[in-house]
Amino acid sequence: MEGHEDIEEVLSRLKAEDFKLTQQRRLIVQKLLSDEDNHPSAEEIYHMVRSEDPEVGLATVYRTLDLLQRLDIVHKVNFGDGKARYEMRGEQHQHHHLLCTECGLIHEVGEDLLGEVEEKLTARTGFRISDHDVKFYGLCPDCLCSEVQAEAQQ
Amino acid sequence: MEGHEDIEEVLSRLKAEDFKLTQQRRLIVQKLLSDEDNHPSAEEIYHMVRSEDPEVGLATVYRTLDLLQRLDIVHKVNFGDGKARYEMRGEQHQHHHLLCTECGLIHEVGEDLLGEVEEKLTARTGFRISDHDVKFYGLCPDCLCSEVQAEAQQ
DNA sequence: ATCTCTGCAAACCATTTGCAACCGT
DNA sequence: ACGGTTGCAAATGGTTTGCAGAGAT
Repeated sequence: MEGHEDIEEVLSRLKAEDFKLTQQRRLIVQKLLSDEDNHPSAEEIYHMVRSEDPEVGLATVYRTLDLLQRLDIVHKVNFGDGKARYEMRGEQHQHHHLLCTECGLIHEVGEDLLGEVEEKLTARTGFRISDHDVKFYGLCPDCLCSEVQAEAQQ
Repeated sequence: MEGHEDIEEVLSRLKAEDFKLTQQRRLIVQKLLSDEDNHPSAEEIYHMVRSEDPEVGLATVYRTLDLLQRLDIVHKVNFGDGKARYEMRGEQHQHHHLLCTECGLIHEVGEDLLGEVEEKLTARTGFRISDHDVKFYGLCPDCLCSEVQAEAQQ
């Protein structure tokens, strides 16, 4: 979707913080980077990794994701379907998610449009806002189109 | 925090949809209304209800919350602490939550400030947006103050 | 009297944890 | 060789479900 850091950069960050560069961690980062637009869950990452090394355990995937998250390399998102999903943090720190309630499509909006809103909130509440978590729900263009057609047929 | 519908109004909505008005449902709605500012979890509602009728089961609380949610009477929110929380849907349909990352305070902002952002997103993506889920994270005024004092002491 | 609703306990499912073996440094 | 890291299996914790009995209409 946009230019990402490559594997080596991520791995060198791990090394810099004195974490070991295991094959498992390498694989997990690699799969995470290659499947970035899909917002994979831990289980899905586990399967992707397993297709290359069937010895890797699910617990390791969870532990690695947790580590990457603490290092701000990975972002954990919750779309309300009962499992967490993970995405690399790109250079753009914030982006928004649009979820289609019909087909489940997840559309990303690269820009952060909430700066103004946060300023208003700071002025109004005295909070020092440092982060936000935003999801928009609605119909994607395709499903919207199908709905209009269905209405016309009645 | 703001004028809510009273119990009778909610219960008559249930009756209108042909659901039975049981003592358990009465109690759950009542506790939900009386504890509106606290964003109780299912377990917390369960305890509140149990203080009045120790026979009520946790499953009933979950089933009732699910029902109320389907009828748009209750809104389920996820603050990322592993359990869902519930609040009555007031007349104002949307509001935002500000979460203090230090003390856990949850501050509500009654107004919906996202209309403009949604318009931009619609224009940009073609989605027909119908709802959103927004949380802001930061320091509440009190914790911000404590932090400033701590810095001064160094 | 009917049929929904309830309580209980067991099932579920994502995630976490204890522990002995393993492997990157 | 040391100590972080792993795989396994068991534990956890919130939520759901099957079922027989209870209660609202």
